Amino acid sequence: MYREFKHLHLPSIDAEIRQFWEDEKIFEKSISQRPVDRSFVFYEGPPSANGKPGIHHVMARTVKDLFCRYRTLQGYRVERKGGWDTHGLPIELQVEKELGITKEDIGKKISVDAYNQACRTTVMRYKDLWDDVTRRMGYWVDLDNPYITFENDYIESVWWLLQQLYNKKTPSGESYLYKGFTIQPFSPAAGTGLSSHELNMPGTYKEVTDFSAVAMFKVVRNSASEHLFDAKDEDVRILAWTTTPWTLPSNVALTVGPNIEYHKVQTVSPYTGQPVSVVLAKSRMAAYFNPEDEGQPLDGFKVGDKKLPYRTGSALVGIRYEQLLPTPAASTPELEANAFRVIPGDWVTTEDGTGVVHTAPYFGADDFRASKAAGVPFIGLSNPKAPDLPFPLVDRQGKFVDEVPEFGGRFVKSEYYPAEVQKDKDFKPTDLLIALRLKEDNKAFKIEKYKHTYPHCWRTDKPVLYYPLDSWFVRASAAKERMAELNKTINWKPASTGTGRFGQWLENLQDWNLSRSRYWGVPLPIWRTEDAEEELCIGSVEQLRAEVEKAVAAGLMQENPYKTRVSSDDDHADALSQFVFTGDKTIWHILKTHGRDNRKSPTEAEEVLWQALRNRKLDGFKFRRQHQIGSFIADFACISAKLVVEVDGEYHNRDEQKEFDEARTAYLNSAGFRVIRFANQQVMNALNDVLTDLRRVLASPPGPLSKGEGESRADSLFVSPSPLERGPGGEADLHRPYIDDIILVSPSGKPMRRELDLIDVWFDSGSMPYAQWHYPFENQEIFKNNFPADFIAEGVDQTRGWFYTLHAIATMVFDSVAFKNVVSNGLVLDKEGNKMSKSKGNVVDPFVTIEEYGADATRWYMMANANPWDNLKFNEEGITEVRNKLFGTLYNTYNFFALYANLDGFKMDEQNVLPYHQRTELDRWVISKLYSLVADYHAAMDDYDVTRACRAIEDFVDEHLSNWFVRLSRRRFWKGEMGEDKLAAYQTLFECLLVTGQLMASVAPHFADWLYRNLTAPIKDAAKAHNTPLRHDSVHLTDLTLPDSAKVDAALEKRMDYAQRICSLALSIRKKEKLRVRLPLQKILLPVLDEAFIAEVDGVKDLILSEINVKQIEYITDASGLLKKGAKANFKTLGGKLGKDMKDAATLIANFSNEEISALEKSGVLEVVLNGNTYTLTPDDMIVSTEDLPGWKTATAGELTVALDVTLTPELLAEGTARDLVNRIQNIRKDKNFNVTDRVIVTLERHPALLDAVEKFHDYIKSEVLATDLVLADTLDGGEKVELEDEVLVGIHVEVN
RNA sequence: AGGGCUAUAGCUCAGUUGGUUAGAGCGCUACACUGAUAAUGUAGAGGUCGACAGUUCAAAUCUGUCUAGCCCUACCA
Repeated sequence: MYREFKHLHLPSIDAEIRQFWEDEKIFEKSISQRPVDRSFVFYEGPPSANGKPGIHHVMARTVKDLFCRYRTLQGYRVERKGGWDTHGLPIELQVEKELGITKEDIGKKISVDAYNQACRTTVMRYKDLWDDVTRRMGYWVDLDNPYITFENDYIESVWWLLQQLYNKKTPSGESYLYKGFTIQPFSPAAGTGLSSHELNMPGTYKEVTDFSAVAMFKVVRNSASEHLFDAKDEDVRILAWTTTPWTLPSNVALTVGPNIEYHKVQTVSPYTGQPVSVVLAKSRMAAYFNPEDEGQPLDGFKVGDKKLPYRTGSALVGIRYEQLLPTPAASTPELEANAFRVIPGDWVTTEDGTGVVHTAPYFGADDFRASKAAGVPFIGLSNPKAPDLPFPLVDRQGKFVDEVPEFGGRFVKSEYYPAEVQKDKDFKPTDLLIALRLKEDNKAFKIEKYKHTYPHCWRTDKPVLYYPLDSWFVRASAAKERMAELNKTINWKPASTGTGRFGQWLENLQDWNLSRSRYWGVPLPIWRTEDAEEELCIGSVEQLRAEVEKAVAAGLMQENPYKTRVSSDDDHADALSQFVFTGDKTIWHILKTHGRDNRKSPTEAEEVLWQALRNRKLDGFKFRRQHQIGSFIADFACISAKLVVEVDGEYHNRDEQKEFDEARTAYLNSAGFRVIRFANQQVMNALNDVLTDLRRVLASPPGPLSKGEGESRADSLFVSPSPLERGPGGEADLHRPYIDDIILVSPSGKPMRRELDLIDVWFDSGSMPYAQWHYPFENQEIFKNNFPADFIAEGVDQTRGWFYTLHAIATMVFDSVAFKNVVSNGLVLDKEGNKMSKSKGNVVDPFVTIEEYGADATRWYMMANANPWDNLKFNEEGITEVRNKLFGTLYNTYNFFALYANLDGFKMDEQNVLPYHQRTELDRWVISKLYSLVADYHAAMDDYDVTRACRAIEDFVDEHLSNWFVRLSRRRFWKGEMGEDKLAAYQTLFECLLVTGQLMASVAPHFADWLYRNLTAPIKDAAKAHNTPLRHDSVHLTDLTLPDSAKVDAALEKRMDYAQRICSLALSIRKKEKLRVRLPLQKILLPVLDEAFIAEVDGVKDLILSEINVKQIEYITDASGLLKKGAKANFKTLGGKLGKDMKDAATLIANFSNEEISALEKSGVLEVVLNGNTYTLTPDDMIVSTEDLPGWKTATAGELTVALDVTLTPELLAEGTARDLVNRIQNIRKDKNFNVTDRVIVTLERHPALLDAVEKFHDYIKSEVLATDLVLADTLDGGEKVELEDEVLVGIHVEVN
C-alpha cells in the first residue's frame, strides 16, 4: 500500500525524515557509497560559535548544502568537514564584558593565562544552538570531526605556512614575510595601535573643533618652476590646507591631483599685507576670493586673478619649495635633495581645502603611500639602524620631540594634557601656537576654527593619531599579478564579484598587515635577538622543541615544556570546569575587589532590600551582599537556601544584557543556586510583594535542581565540548602566554625573544585547506585529493575576507587557486529591505521559522525567490506561497496517485514498464516535458544557478504535471478496470513524481526523501531483490536521472502547446458567452496557419475536444473565403536590410490585403520600392495572423485564432443537462461520504427539464455515477432539492444499493 | 572617498544577440469549477521599465551623467 495523508504538514515530514537519516546513517552512507577516486571537494568556511545562528546562516548553508547534495546525487564523493573559527577580537570583547574588565586589565588584574582560558570556553558558547540549527535545516556537514582553529595541530599548520612565506623570496630577494611599518590609528593616551574594528565602534567618531591652517609654501625659482613666474622678484607660493597644523614640521611634500586645474592668483598676504602670488585649484578659488574684487589694485588689499599658461596639476609636479617649519636636527642631505617638492596623487579632491594636500608621510596613510611612490624621503631624527626610517618628530606619548624648535616637548593635541593644564587661562593648543607662528612669519594664508568629525580611542576617549607602527607583513603585492591571473580561472557567482569587487581589489593590492597586538590568537612564530640582527621563524612544533633544547643547553631556559607531544585525551574538561567553579585566583581577586566596591556604593533599591534582609530579618535566613559565586558576583545570596537574589536596573532590558543574564543564571543554576530577579522599581514601590515572593521561594526546599534549560546551557557555556590539546596551565599550549616564555638561542649565542604580535585571524581561516588536515605533518594523501576545492560558498562580505585569504595563501605558497567555483550570497534583509538587527527587533529566528514552515519550504523560498547573490527581502508570506504552490501541489499529486493506486492495487514494477510508444500522447508529452526539465535542471545546476533550477521545477510541477497532465488524466485513474491505458497513466505519473523528487532533493532534502520513500516503500523488497535503481533506502543514495534527449519530443511539445492554447481560447469564449463547460457544443473552427498545422492539431484533437467539451474541429483555409488575414513587419529580419526605411515598410506591410499576403507566400519574393530604394521581401519578412472570422464568436492570442460554434440543439442541451445531473449526483455522493466504489440507486423527481436528458442519456448517467438503478418518481421520499440550472430546482435521492 | 550590487505592476521577480501589445506568481475584483479541495480555472484592473542625455530606423535592453538603497574597503589634507 502507498501511504495516504490527510494534510500536508512539512515540519512533521522534517522530523520523520531527520529521524530516519540519523537512525540509518544516511549522510554517512551518501559519502561512503561513492567511489573514493571521484571526489568533489568542498570547503566549509568556519563560523564562530560565539554568536547565535541567524536566518542568514540558513541561507548561506542552504547554498553550501544543496550543491554538495547535487554532486553526491551525480555520483561524486563529497566530504564535508565542518570547522569552527575560534580566535579574534569579538571573542576577546565578549570575555572582557562578562568578566567586567578591559584590555588594560589583562596581565594586571587578570593573568593572560586566565584570560585565554576564558576565551577558550566562551568560543563554543552557542555550539549547541549551531548543531541544532544544522540538524533542523538539514545541512549535511561532518561536525563530529571538525577542525578547530585554536587547536595545536591547526596552529602548527599555520606556522608551517608562515614559515613557507618567510623562506620564500621574491625575484629581488625579499622575503614574503617581513617586518615593516605602516601608518595605523594609534592612541598615544593608551599607548597602543587600534584596529579598524575598534575604530568603527560606536561613539569613536566625535565632532570636534580644531584650528585649521592654509599655509603658504614658497616656491623655489628654477627652470622647473620658471613658468609660474611673471615678475622678476615675484613671491610665488603654493597654498595647502591642513586641519592638523602639528603635522606641518613633518611636511616633506605637497600632493596635487594630476587632472586638477590650478591657477595662480596675484594677491596680498592677508596677515602681513605683503604682495604674493598664490597657487591653488581653480575650482577652490571661490572659497578664498570674491570675484567682485577681481582686478582691484593690489595695494588696496584686493585680489586679482591671472590665468596661467598651464592647465593641470601635472605641470606643477616636480616644483620645489622651501621647507615651512624646519627642524635642523632632522635635516639630512637626502632630505634637502629629494623632499619639499610637488608630487602627484590620484586621491586629491577639490571638495575642500585648496586642491593641494600638505603631505606628512608618518601621519597619514595616503601621505605615506604617495611619498613612497614618489620617492620622497621621510623626515625625522636619525635612526642608525634604518637610515631610511628616521624616528618621527612626534613620540609615542603624542609629544613633539625636544629637537623640534619652539614646540619641542609639547603634546600635539590639547586633549593629551591633564585637565588642569587645559583649563588654565593662558593655555593655548599646540595647533594654535603653530598657526600663530605661521601668521607672524608670513607663511599663513588663512587660520580658522574648523568643525569636523575625528576618531577617538574607545578606551581613553582621547583623539587618535595616525602614526607609523611596526608590523609584520605578507608581501602580497609581490604576488599581485599571479593572483589576478589565477583569479581569472575561478568561476564566480555572480561573475561581477570576481571581476569587480575581487578583481579590482587584487589590482590595487597592498601588503597584508598580519600583526595584531592581542592575546587570543595564533602567535607569530618568529624569534629575534634584541638587536634584530638574528631572527628565526619556526615552522613546526618539532622544530620548536629542538630549538628549545638548544636554549636549555645554552642555559637560557630551565626546561623544555615541549619535550613530549601531549595526547589530546587529557583530562582537560575536568581541569577546565575546576577553573570555572573554583575560580581562578586572579579572577577571584578581581571579583573580590569589585564586590567590595559595589558594597560601598549600593543602588537605592539594593539599599532598601538590604535593610529588609540584613541580620536575618527575613524569617531568620542569613543573606550576604555582593557575594562571590564562582566567577560572578551575586547582589544577595542566601547560602543555606541556595538562593541568589538579583536587583536589576533598566539596562537589563537590553537584548545583549538579557543574554548575559541568562548565561549567568544558567551558570548559577549549574552551581546549585536558584536565581530570583527583581527590578529596581519593584523593590522601591512594592517591597512587601518582593518579600512575599522571597518567603515563598525560601520555604520551598532547594533540593537538587532538575535538569532544566539552565543546566544544559551551562554545559555548553563553560565546558568546552571540543577536545582541547591541553588544559589550563598546559605547558604544551602554543598560545600566549606560554609561548612568550620561550627564549631561544641565536646562532651567535644571543637570546631570542618572540615577536609579541599575534596574526590576523583571517590568516587562520585562509589556512584551512591545509590546517584542517594538519598538513604537511599528517594526511598528505588526503590533502592532495582535497586541494583545491571544487566549490565554496559564503556571504559576499567575505570577498575580501575568507575568499581573499584562501586565494592569497594558495597563490603564494602553492601557486594554485584554492577554489574553482565560488558562490557569494547576499544579505538577508527584513521584508521592508532593512538590515536585520537586534536593536530594530526585526531579526528572524531560524528555529521559529523552520518550526512553523518546515526546513524545505524555508530553503526553497530562499533559493527560488531571488538569486542567492542578490539581497533577499525575507518575507514569511513568500514561504507560505512556496508551501502551498509547490509542496502543496506535489503533495496533492502524490496523494491522488496513492489513493487510486491503492484502490487499483497498482504497484510500480521497474522490471516491466510499458514502452513509451505504447502510451498515450499525453503520457509521452509529460515525459518529454519531464526530460526537458531534467536537461534544464542539469544545465542550471552545473552553472551554479540554483534559482533557475528551482523555478524550472516549480513551473513543471504546477503548469505541466498538475494542471495539465493530472487534470486531463484524472478520468483515466478512476474509470474502468486496469488496462493498458490505466497502467500507462500510473507508470507515467509515478515516473514524474519520482524524477521530480530527485531533482528537488538538493534543495528540499526532507520532502524529496519523504516522497521517494512513499513511492518506493511498497516495492522496496522487490527492488532490493532485483538490485534495481529503486533499491536505495533514501533518495540521497540514488543516482540522479540524467538528461536523455531520446525522451524529449519537441514536436510533441509543440503540438501540446497548441492544444493548451486552443483550449484556453475556447474556454475564454465560453466564458464570454456564458456557456458552461458541461454544455457540449458542436464544433470549433481553426484557421490554418501553415501546412503542418492540421496534422499537428489532429494529433491532440481528442484532448482538445474533451477538455473544452466540443464535438468536432473544423479547419478553415484561405479557400473558404472566411479568413481575413493581417500581416505585420518582421522587424528582426527587416531591420538590418531596410534601416531608415523600416518605418515606411511597416506601414506598407500592415496594409497588405489577403491577396497580397497570399501572393508573397506563394511566390516567395516581392519587390517593393520605398523612398526610391528597391527591396526584396520574402515570406519571413512578415508575420501573418488571422484577424477575424466575421460572424463567429472568436478569440485570438498570438498567431492562433479560435472560433466557437455556439448553436445549441435539443440534443446538445439534453447532454448538457445529463452532465449537470451527473455532477449533482456526484456531489451528493461526496456529501454523504459514500465510498468511491459504492453502487447506488438514484431516484429523480419527474421534472420537465430533466425528461429529455434522462431519456437520451439514461445509461451514460448510470455508469458515471455507478448507479444500478436510475428512476423517475412523481414524488420523492427524502432526498434533496438541487439547483440544476438557473432557477430549475429538482429533487434527487441517492442511496447505497 | 573608492569599488561593487540593486532599481520593471501594490508585493516578489522574469525579460535571451536591441525588434514594435513589457510578462509570471502573489494580492485585489468578478465569474466559474468541484471524485486533487489548506486545491483549481477564466477574465479584469494595475507599468512615462529610478531620472536625464546620447547611439540607433528601433532602447527596459547599449553608452554616459545623476539619484536612491545596500555591501565591502578606506577614512582623509
